[in-house]
Amino acid sequence: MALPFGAAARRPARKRTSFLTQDEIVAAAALILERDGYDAMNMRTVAAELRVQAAALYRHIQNRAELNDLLFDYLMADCAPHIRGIDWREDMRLIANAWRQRLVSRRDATRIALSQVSIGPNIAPLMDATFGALSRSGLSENDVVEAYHACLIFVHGFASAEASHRDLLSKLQGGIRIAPPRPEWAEAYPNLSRFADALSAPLNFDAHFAFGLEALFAGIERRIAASP
Amino acid sequence: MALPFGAAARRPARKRTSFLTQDEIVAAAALILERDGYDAMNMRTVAAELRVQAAALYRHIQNRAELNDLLFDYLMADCAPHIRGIDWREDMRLIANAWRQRLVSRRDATRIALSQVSIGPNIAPLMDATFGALSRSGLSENDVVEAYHACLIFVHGFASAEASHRDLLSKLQGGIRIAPPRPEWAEAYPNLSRFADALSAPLNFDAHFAFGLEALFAGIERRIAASP
DNA sequence: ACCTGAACACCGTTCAAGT
DNA sequence: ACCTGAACACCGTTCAAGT
Repeated sequence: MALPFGAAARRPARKRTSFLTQDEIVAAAALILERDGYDAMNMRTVAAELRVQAAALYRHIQNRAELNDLLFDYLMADCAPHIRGIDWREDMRLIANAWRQRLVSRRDATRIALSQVSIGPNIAPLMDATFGALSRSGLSENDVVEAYHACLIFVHGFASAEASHRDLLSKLQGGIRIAPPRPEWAEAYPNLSRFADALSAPLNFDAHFAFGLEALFAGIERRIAASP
Repeated sequence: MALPFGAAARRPARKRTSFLTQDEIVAAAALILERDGYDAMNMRTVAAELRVQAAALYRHIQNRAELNDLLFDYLMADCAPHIRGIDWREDMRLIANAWRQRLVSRRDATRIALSQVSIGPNIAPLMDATFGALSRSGLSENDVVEAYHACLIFVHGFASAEASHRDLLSKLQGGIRIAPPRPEWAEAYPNLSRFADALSAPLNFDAHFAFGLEALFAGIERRIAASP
């Protein structure tokens, strides 16, 4: 008689007493994401966490894509910061930093955030705060939407780049060598060569983020000044 | 005796006379990506395109990740535009637009571009041109790297958002309804509600891209003005 | 109605065996 | 050295059958 091993040993197969719920599934997925990473999260591991067969999940969610959708919204819960509503730049900084902070701090969150379009109950307050701040800037209605997209792309794009860069750093101990040593490129690509060291140097994410964000503000202010 | 069907019918199993090469594999992968999309591209379909077994590919590439790497560089071939080297803004506009245009025009290119860090022979000239333009702007060496990252994130992030939005548009005929009709949100999230229509309206990608890019320029100029 | 058990149609990857 | 054939350890998803 073989001893139980692996997940089975840690999770004795006590029969569930209650029915499964969608919230429970999403919470289990979030737990696995945080504990074991995105690659370890799938229908079978989520189901096992709930002491249930994978097929049982399909009673409560449509498919894997919907689970990702619900999970992403779950990860952004209570992310919207308290904003004063006086200076729109101050508000935008708070929102953008909270957003980025959350995306980076929840393991592999950026790998789910990619093609997300649905607006869940936890994303809504964040969007609302952002639109509020931007519409207080003096931008026209049309420009508010453009600025929103530019900010959203920047925050998500930056967080994605930051997360994958941090991931790489943790795997490749001893620093990243972005530019591979191709000596024949030295004269063909002088500009690239000149900045090769700076590219593989450790990044100051806070400073980079602030640079991009303040740049967006500058663009917004210029647009305001240019319109009647 | 069953008739051949599907791919087998279009690609009679004539024996290959020559050996496989890495370039050939990457070209086949690019062909499948363009013809059938990213979800249809895998080791087996790439191998079948070359009238070979999937296992044979591993003599010439390490794994799927390396194929993606090589493929992405392949897709960016000859993307670097001719730049005059006089006005850095003009150059950056040319580079950024060519970059975005290429990312969007090659089917599913943005799905591969995500966690790309390796610099292939086709990416190098693009990077070189970008660093050249930015260092002519008057930015300090340190700021050039920050500006480069901000631009890269913006271009890739924008192209990703544009591609997935276009993809959604082609699937959901009749326009996108970003904000689901949740009447109870109307008073809780007034700012979100006010812009809900604008969010689901068709997007002018060129205008949005120009907005973000010019905003980055404004930020760069402000940074230049602030430094000695 | 909800879940199980078993299956299906996939994936990436490995490896002994052929040529 | 290069490729085949077959297998392994996975995936998401479906469906009849149990309760």
